[in-house]
Order: sequence, then structure tokens, then C-alpha cells
Amino acid sequence: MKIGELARATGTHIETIRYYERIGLLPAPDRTAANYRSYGDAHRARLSFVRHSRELGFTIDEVRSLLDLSDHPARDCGEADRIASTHLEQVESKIAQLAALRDELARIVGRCRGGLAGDCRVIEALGDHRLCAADHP
Amino acid sequence: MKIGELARATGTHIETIRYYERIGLLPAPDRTAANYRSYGDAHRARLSFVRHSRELGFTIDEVRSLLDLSDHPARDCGEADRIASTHLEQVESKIAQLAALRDELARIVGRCRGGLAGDCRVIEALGDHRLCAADHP
DNA sequence: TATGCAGCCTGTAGCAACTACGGGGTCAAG
DNA sequence: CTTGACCCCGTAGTTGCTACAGGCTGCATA
Repeated sequence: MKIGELARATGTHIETIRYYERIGLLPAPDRTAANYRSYGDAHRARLSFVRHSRELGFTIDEVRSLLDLSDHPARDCGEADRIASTHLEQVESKIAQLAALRDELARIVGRCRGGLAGDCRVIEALGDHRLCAADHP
Repeated sequence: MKIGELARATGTHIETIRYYERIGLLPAPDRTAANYRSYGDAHRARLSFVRHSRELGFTIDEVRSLLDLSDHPARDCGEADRIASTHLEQVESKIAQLAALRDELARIVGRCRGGLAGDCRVIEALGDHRLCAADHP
């Protein structure tokens, strides 16, 4: 299949596919006589793997390691588990961070009663960290 | 105070301060005879405002608008409230997104029983979106 | 046959929001 | 008088794409 088709099949932008090829995340496919990229099912599977991993928030480098493992089925999968677990921890701490942030924002927004910017509690709160209820990032 | 002092006082990198000046977020301060930047309390307050806003996740452009309001106390603060509310919504949806992600990751990680990458459920799950419990970003 | 248009090619530049670096000037202490 | 901490500037790198510009290719239609 051509690049446009692969893009549609995987929900990826054409430019992103070429980008992944450039950075060595996807292998360079064969070319047609007209120099068009020509992909097969293996390419599609690999790109799906990449997209799915990216959607789950893994960095490109992590995806690289995961792909490498997937390419070497005889290797120990402890590394995959470690990458995923570490990432899970990061996601969890990011959630906690954002929750603190949300609380703070909600508190700030709740205090606005309209009127002039000079009296605005939102502006005031932004200027003075001491007005914060709790630590946030 | 000099830039290093301001940096320490606000928990900002020196480069970041210069960057903010370059993009017009902070006014260019006076210079000493040796061409060192020389800051006063107004600068420190403004930088604190910026840092605090950034920590709360506002974009530079949003910070610019908020600073503008803070510079014009006679203006209506509805805009500040709007920016903060919109941002709050974004944070909330980001949290929901990450929570879905966390659930999926936890599910994936939980399935790893060790062994070979070829049999690893983590790798498998990454390759096949259909194995997902729910929609994630 | 001509022509239009979708689709592909390459290479480069842009985005956010910094961060790092190289090569140099300044200043106070020892 | 030299050492080290601090400051200056300008530029390039980071992550993960995305968006051109300028030019082929391939197929359908007039």
C-alpha cells in the first residue's frame, strides 16, 4: 500500500510516517518504479504499535526500546515491564500534580466575582503564591 | 539585584529570565556600568506572577493576557476569569484522559508475568489496540 | 491528446518553552 | 595578580511532530 493508505489505516499523518522513517523508528520501505513508498502488513503492524505506544504516552525513546523487545522475542521481557511500570508511575504522579493544580485553579476561579481587574482575585492569586492552598508543581 | 539573585529569589533559571525578556514578557531592566541587568521589586513581582502562572499550566500567551490585565486594573476582569475557567476545563479533561491512560497501563502492566518478550502481554497489548479496555487518547 | 487534479517526492523551517553552550567581559577575595 | 564566581551575547539544541515550497506521477475526463 502507498503512504496515504497506510496513513488512513493507522490514523497517522503522512508527514509523521515519513518522520518516523527519518528517525529510524520505521524501516524504509521498498519503492515503486515512481519512487513511491510501498508498505506491507508488517509495516502497518509496526506503525500501529508505535501509534498505540505514543497514545499511551511513551516517549519515542521508550517506543524504540519496546520495539526492540518486540523484534527480539527471545529476550527477557523484564525491560518492557520496567518501562511500562515506570511510565505508569509517571502518569500517576502527573495525575496527582494536575489534580492539585485543578483544585488550585478551581479555588482561584471561584473567587472571581466580576468587576475590575484591579480587584480581581484571579489576578491577585496569580501574583502571590502564598495565597495558594497547597503546593503545586 | 542582579540576574542571579532574581533567579534564586523566584526559582527561575537565568536563561529563562533572559528568554522572557527577549520575548517581551518581562521589561528590559536597567543596566549597571558593567552592563549587568539590574532588577527591582517590580521585576521580581512580575516574574513571580509569570512563574506562578506557568506552574499552573497557563501558556505564555495566556500569561501575556493575564499580565496585561494586571497592568490595567481599571479594565474588566471577565477576561481573566474566562482564561482561568477555560484552562480549568482543559486541566480537567487532561486529568480524565490521563486517568483512562493510567487504567490501561495498569491493566497492561498487570498482565506481565515475566518470561520472554515473545510471550509478553505488555508487548502484545501495545501491538493490538483491540486489546484495550476502553478508548484512550 | 491534452489537461486537470489528487497524490506522492524532497528538504527545510516552524511550533512551545525553554535549556545548553561557546567565547568572552567583570569583580571581589586571597 | 590570579582564581573563581558571576555576568554578557548569540546561536543551536531539545521533543514530536506539522507545514510549507517546489516539483514529479498517475489516472480520469473533455
